[in-house]
Amino acid sequence: MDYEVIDNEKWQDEEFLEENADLLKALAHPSRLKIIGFLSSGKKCVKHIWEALDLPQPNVSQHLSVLRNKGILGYKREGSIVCYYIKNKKALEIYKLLLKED
Amino acid sequence: MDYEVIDNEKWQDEEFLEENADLLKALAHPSRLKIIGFLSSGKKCVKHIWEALDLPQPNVSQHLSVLRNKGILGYKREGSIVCYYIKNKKALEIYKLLLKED
DNA sequence: TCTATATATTATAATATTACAATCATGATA
DNA sequence: TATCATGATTGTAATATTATAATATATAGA
Repeated sequence: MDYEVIDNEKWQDEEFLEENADLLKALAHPSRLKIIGFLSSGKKCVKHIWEALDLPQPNVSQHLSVLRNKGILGYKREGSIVCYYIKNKKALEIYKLLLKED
Repeated sequence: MDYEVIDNEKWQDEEFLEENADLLKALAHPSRLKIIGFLSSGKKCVKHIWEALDLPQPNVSQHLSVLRNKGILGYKREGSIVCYYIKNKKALEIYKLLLKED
């Protein structure tokens, strides 16, 4: 039988706290959340991203680098274009949780 | 039949993005995540919190006020002591999600 | 009222984040 | 090679967050 038990020790683990606060911080920006939402339907190239999101290219590039550096996004160069996708499952789960009703 | 569909419109809703980035930002600090973890097992008074977390009282008070102002925590004054508890279900769900596998 | 305990607020200095402009690097193609 | 398109990086000024110290407020009990 499988019932949920909340781990009540983990909050004492500083590494757990640092890592996860870091993950949340990377997601905690409207434009970055927007990027995650847009990518939740699949891999997209950079130009497609900043055009769809209606944000300046350098700004999106900066946000992409934040998400990439935290391991939330992966990317693949295809000729002269670069495509990003959601690599971190936990990040996507958090986004999906945010979509649910309050 | 109930199967999960990812909403792929919501990322265009600026209010949704602002609100949820705000929620994540409030959680995105090691000490605040620690508070959430400690409170995940139930309501606790302030002194109990800062002693258990081994953090200075004014610092914890500041973090509590951030969480309270975002509606993540509720509190109840009981004589001279004040007890905090997790009020926002979504915040608790996010914390529980962080506890899971990587 | 005086004092002790519990909690909150304020001021401040250090640090981090952000948007934006300018520039750079790389690959494709003429 | 020259040029264009795509994307990344850097510099910078504005703003936000943080920890800490100092101070304030509120309640309870003597």
